[in-house]
Amino acid sequence: LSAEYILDLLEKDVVEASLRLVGAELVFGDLRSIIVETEAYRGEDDPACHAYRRLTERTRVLFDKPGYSYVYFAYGVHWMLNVSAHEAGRGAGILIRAAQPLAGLDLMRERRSRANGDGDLLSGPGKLAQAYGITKKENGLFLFDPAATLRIEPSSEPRPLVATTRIGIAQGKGHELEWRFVDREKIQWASKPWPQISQP
DNA sequence: GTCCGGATTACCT
DNA sequence: GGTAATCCGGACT
Repeated sequence: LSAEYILDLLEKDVVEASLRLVGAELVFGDLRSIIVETEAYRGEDDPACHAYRRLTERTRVLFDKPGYSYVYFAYGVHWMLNVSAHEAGRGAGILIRAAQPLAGLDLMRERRSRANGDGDLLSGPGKLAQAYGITKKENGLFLFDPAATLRIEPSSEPRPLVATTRIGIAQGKGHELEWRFVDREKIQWASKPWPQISQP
């Protein structure tokens, strides 16, 4: 899975690109991890996507070229890292939800002082951004340049996956779409326990 | 100008 | 399982 292949998928089909980003490595300076969980947000027919409505200042990156970082602030507390998808003029994105830490664990532990063990360092989109020190400064950067400080290095092989509904999506906003992808062999690093027990 | 609610997390019972 | 924390973009008056 070359960067060219991933970029091609990002341009054509955000859902396909989302599942192929599982297994890729997320690098920021000396920090490195393996992405184990993503979610796809497809603009025009997906009410949960920030690009579902018209272009605004916040969502500018989503409507531009594929392969760029889209970082936004939620709940007054957390930053979220996404990858822009679809060609300029159409908006879509992929939320990076969880990863398995590989390098720079000491800094991650320092930033995530409340983490309950290393399995809790990157097991959620807010946690991941906190551990990586990602904020609005990291918005709008091209992620597939091998020389970039913040970058994604595609996986050599596709990973075995589980698809589920996305987390935190309200009824009527595409909550039934199974566009969350988790590495079947790395459930322990993901943002929620698996399998999820549905409530009666 | 004001108001609302969010692609969450952590801590409480 | 309930909810406070805490900010900003977007919608609307």
